Amino acid sequence: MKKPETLLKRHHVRVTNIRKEIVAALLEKETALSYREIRDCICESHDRVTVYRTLNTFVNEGIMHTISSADGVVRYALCSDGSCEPHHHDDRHIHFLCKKCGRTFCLPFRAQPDFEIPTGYKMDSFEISVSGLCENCLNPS
Amino acid sequence: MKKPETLLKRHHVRVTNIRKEIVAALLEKETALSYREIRDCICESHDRVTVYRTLNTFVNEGIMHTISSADGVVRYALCSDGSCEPHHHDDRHIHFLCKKCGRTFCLPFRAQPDFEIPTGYKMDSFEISVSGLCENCLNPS
DNA sequence: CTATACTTGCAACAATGTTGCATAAATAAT
DNA sequence: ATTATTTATGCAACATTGTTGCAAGTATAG
Repeated sequence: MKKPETLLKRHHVRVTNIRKEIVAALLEKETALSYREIRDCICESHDRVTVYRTLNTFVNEGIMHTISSADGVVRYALCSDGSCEPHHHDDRHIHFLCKKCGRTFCLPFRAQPDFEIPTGYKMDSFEISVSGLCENCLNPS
Repeated sequence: MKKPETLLKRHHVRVTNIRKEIVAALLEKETALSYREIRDCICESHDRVTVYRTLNTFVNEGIMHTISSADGVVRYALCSDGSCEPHHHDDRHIHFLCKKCGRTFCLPFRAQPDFEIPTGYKMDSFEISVSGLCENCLNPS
């Protein structure tokens, strides 16, 4: 398991408490988290504004990417190593929203962009969002 | 061109001014519209709350579906005839967000869901969102 | 250890979205 | 046509999300 500090340094951003806490939360949960969920994982004394600014910084530096799920909630997920250029999300994976537990996962499978867009349109990037039941909710052990 | 009133009656919802205006806006623009865009198309005197409630009704009755685009804005698009069961969006089309003009289109192409999800997950529905340049912005005539 | 560049917290603001309740309007029934 | 009933609307109030400017504090480079 990687340390938050290492990850921050690798991306050349300053190491602060809130940054370590947010990265730690993402590493621990192993799912994408909404602002609200992140808020509940970190020390309460941090200001709302700082949380938003930190998340924006992370997205801009390619540490995280955002996910717009079917439920309309924006979530944040760590980019896998080297998968995110600053400002450009790696789209070669599928986002999965579990309708039961509400958790969002980045599925490790690479999506084959095997769909056509009409002539005249130019595709830059795409996102595939799947809703359904996750492993845990489908087969509770 | 279909009349808003016809569409509303077919779905067995009451015909009111705001409902006709909202459907008319969607029919006229031929793109998906955000709350804000819808607001700008209809008579100002309608209350915000009524707009939201109307949109919810439309989604629940299968008249429209929502689109969560890469820019985080929720947009509303008319369902093509018979394509939406109440509460269940037909996912066999691609949503396209133009990065230049900001408009969102429902592309008529049926998506080939040619991607795999890991064993243990159960897929209910999916959404493919593409960003890029639309016809107009790519080849301004 | 100091200088400085970057972060943080606070106040204020704007937009989005929801709920309860009284009133008004659309449809169904007479 | 008129009334009864069901549904929709507008208003007030509230909660959440997200942004900006600025002063004070902190991490890092030198």
